[in-house]
Amino acid sequence: MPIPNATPSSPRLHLVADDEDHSGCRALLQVLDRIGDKWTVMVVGTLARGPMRFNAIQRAINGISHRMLTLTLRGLERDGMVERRAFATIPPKVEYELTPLGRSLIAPLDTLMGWAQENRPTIEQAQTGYDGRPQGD
Amino acid sequence: MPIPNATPSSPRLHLVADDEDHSGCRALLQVLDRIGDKWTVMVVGTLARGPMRFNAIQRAINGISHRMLTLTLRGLERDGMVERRAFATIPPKVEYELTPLGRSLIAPLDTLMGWAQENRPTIEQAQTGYDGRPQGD
DNA sequence: CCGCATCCGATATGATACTG
DNA sequence: CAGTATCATATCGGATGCGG
Repeated sequence: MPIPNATPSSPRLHLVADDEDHSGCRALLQVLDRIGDKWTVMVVGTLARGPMRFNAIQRAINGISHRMLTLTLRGLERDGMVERRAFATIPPKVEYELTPLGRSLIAPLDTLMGWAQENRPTIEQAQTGYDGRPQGD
Repeated sequence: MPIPNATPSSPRLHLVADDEDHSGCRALLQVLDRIGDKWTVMVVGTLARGPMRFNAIQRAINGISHRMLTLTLRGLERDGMVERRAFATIPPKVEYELTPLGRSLIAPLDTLMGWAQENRPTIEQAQTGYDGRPQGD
């Protein structure tokens, strides 16, 4: 076991380490399966400001359908990232809120977003070069 | 300012910050569109060990089809994350290697993987609880 | 207001075979 | 060995309508 201290924030490169099987990679894929869809990140980002009602979330995201918001929230709720509180009033009122687990996801997501913002120009430049490149080159 | 905790290692929580439009969120979604598919992360993780030939990658990943590996590598190449070097020998030999841009993605990906590994038990526990919960509870 | 079911098109993935 | 094309299928996401 070549890992002396199990500090959570230790900067080991799990993705590259070959001391273990691809268990870390599989864990990453599990998470990407969750947040890699079209709306989950947007919903998490919206709920990061605080509890919000269903229609408020839908208005905030603008483009998400009624159905997909329901499904996305269900998935997040199932994973323990979002808590749902329904009030049996007329009309009904349902509030959604990020759990501590859900909030803890924001930091790593933000790290990825920092990378995305920094490298977007480079990526788009590479894409343009690739698309404009003739076959024989 | 309803945001209590700002992680020391990240100057700003872009995902939550409301001073700008959702431009950061969009950048994040762009990246997730790329790496959020079924194989990209696995390919990046495999190439992280060094340059590798097409069939070597396919054998390393085990489960990926010929076609999907081709498409995944094409996408990564287009984004400037992978460089492709073809040798016109018989039989042909093609090597793929992570570019500096591709390697720079490993760190944020690793951050996310750390989160995934730490919280996988919590998530699975939440899923079990959710699935076993009767409607009336 | 919120949730669910149904239908339907778009897209992602996989199997297979052919080419250089 | 590496790449491409074609076909089949599964899943995703959107529109819509009904129910509580």
